[in-house]
Order: sequence, then C-alpha cells, then structure tokens
Amino acid sequence: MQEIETSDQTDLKTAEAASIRAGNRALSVMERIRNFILDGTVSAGERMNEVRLSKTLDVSRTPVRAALQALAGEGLLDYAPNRGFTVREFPLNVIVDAYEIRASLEGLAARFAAERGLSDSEREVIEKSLVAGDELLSRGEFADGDLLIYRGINGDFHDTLLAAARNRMLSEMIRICHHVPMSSSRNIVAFEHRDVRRRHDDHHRIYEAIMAREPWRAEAIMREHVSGVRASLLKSLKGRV
Amino acid sequence: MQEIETSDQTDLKTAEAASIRAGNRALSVMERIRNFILDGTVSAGERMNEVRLSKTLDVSRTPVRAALQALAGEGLLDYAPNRGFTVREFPLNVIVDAYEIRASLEGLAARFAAERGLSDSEREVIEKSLVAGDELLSRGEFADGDLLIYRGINGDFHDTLLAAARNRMLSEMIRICHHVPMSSSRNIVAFEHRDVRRRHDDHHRIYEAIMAREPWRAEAIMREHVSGVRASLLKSLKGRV
DNA sequence: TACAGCAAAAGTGTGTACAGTTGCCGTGAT
DNA sequence: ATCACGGCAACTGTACACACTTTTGCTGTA
Repeated sequence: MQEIETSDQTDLKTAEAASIRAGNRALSVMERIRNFILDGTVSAGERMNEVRLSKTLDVSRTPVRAALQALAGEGLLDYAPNRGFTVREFPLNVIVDAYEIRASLEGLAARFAAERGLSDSEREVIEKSLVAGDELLSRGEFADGDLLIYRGINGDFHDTLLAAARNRMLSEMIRICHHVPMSSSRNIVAFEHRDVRRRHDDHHRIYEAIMAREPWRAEAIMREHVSGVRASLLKSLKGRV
Repeated sequence: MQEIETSDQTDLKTAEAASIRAGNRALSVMERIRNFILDGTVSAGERMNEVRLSKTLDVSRTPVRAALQALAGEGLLDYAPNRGFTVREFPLNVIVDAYEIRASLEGLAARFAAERGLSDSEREVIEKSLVAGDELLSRGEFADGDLLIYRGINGDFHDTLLAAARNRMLSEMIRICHHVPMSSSRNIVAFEHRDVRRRHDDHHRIYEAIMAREPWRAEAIMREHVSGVRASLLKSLKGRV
C-alpha cells in the first residue's frame, strides 16, 4: 500500500518548510486537497465531505481529517463543530486586503533583512535575480514565455529576502498571504513591459537600501512595491471585468 | 459521557471566534494543552507524547491529535513526520520580533478602521475605554489592582479596533502574535504610571485619527504605540535580568 | 572500552467500528 | 394548507486495534 509515494509530491518542499503537520500519507493528501481547492474542483463555500474525499483519494478518513485540519490552519478552510469543513470564500476585497497585509509584512521583512544583513549565498541569489531581470527587460519588449521567466526571477528575489529576515513567524504569515488565491508573488499581475520594468527597478532600490543598511528605507520601498502590485491587480481586473 | 461539558470551558469564545477546528471534546482538550504550554507544565522543546497526554486528559488519542494539530497551526507546536509534536521555543529575540509584527499588523488594522469607519457600538466601547482610562490615571498613581483593570481597558481598546478593521486574516494573524508567550496586548509591561499615561494618550490620538478619517496617521501612531510597548518590554527585562 | 548491529519497546500513522449530532423528509394534527 | 413532531439517513466525533517507524539499550566483537 505504498503506491501513493510514486504519484504526486507537488510542492512538497514548501509544505515541510512551513512546519506543516501530517505525516507520509496525510501530507500528500493535504497537497491534493489544496489543489482541489485552488483549481476549482471544489468551489467556494462547499462542504468537504470526509467520507467522499477518503473514497476519492483512496485513503481512510484519518489522514483526510488531518489534512483538512491543516488546511484550516492555513486559512483555506473553515471549521464548524459537528458540521465539518467548508471551503473559505475569497471575495475580491479579501484578496485586495491580503496584498495590503503582504505589503506590511514584506516591508517588515525587508527592514529585518537590512538590519541583519544578507549571507553570501543570499546576496548571490539576489544579485543573480537582478541581473537576470535586467537582461530580460533590456530587449524592450516581452517574447513568449518571458513573463513566466520573470515570475521565477521575482519569486527568487522575494523568497530570498524573506529568508534573510530570519523570522519564522513572519515567513509563515507571508506564506499564508501567498496561499490566498491570486495573491502569490509568483503571480505577475502587471503584464505591461513598463510596469514590470518599474517593479524590477524597485528590486534594485530595495537591494541597495539593504546593502546600505538603511532598514527604514528598505521597508518603505518594499511596502510601496507590494502595494503597487495590488494597484496593478485592481487595474487589470477593472480592465477585464 | 458528557461530563466534559461541565468542567473546563476556558476562553472558549476566543477559540471559536478564530475558526479553530476540533469539535466538542477536542476543543476543550486544545485549551487544556495550550495552558500546559503557557503555564510551563510542559517546557520548551519538549515532546508531546500522545499516549501520555490522552491518559492525563482522559480522552482517546484522536482528539489529542486534533488538538495538537490545531496548536501547531497556531504556531505553538512544531511537527515532524513520525516524530510527533514538540513545544516550540520562544527565545527573547522571537518575542521581540513578534512585537514588531504586531506593530505592523495593528497599524494596518488602525488604517483599515479609519478607512472603513466604526460602528456605533464599537465607538461606544472605545469611548468608554478612553474615559475609564482617563479616570484611572487621573489619580496620579496606581492603587493595588489598578494595573489589572487597565489591562482590561487596554484589551477592549485593541480588540474593538481590530474588529473594526473588518478583516479576518488580519485578526487571526494578530491573534497568533498574542499567543506568543509574553506578547499579549493584555500584558502591561510598563508598570510605571508615566508610561501607562503615555500609552493611554496614544489611544486618544489613535481614536481621533480614526474619527477624523486619517488612515495613515492612525496607522503611524498605532505602529509607534505597539513598538513602544516592545521598547518598554526590553527595558523592563534589562532591569530584571 | 568503544562501537556496530540487532532486537525489543515505545511512539506515531492509519484503518475502521461505533457513538453522537445534525438536517431532512414524511406524517399527522390543527 | 401549514406547522409541529418524530424518525431516518447522512455525516462528524471518538475510541481502539493494528501497522510502521524511531529510539533505546543490550549484546557480542574488535
């Protein structure tokens, strides 16, 4: 009965890095249920029937319950005694607010990083991300797939800075913000070259502030940086909806 | 087998308000285990033996596991696969950082409250807390038990403002900060009359900023306010240790 | 005496049966 | 026709047994 091992181990590193509970089976179950939620297999407000889930995933109710509890801890599910778990709804204003929270928290992370300094490897990763971004942007316009590449570059920059803040609670809270649908830093919401260029320029300035050991400046720029993403999101939503 | 109902329902409202999982039994078990952690019955770094706990609390392992998972979600416990749960350690720097995080988040909450406005009942509670604090402080010095009273006043002010921010994710994150040992807003760390007076004056100014619909000013004062508590904590620790 | 390897014990992970609760549907009285 | 009540079905909550993993400590050997 170890056929689970072979199948799906999506994003396993993220999960264990975040001190998430659930052992062997429960961990993979958790990721699978998370995907059900994020890809819309189960819709917002829907009840998570334990028996049905355990049949679908071919495990007993025990790991299913563990996974559901863990996901509730992450804020993706709601719990009510004797009524089980339901998919939490994320109306637009909640998503927008999540960006504000992220802005505050990542700003704080930038300040901590500036106060505490970067390790050699962290500096290396960030510099690499800056150079890679410069290169990508120097062409003046985006080719196919370039946005996907920048997504990675952007993620590296933010993840590394977060690690440099050396504060676990902060990391976990920001991770929760990222798990709000649409709110990940890996989501580039501004598709226009000029916007991305401005964002990338922010990265340069944040890095400079950190290297200059100017915590408050680093915080201010980072806050504005993430807030700017929120503004872009609003703009792009208005454009489409 | 309903003898649990009669016994311990400590802080139950807080728990369910925070969308915590765990049903009837598991919920009370969770609170009891939380107390074990906070009052030092189990010490930092210690392993939470499920069998022993279930015997101590006189329930089966199932609700114990549920409670442990919930507490891990709150950040009080660490989990490692096949090795169970351990009490997370909170060294001084983590506690101090938690105040910074709280400062950022409560600042944001104040901003939201200023943007969104207070309900009648919220305004009433806050004004009452301001008046009560004025009265308590007007005597010029503290009598026995006055600090305890102010603790309640202080808590009312902060809780109400948080509710007025109308953002669940924010509430939950701040609640997590409060659960860090020593980091609750109900802990008055500055025992001197002058410090408390200054804090209370902050409350007045925050309220004024909110009523004047000045979000950024409300945020700035609140951040400084909570940061000030952190500074007082450091001072008082230095004095004692 | 130090260390490797193994075996027993302790502890966690999972499956499953049963108990308790909720919600729904049908029946009957008003 | 409507509402109240009772019983049934579905689902969650808890207990417990068994499987698997980790840890411990013992023994034999170098």
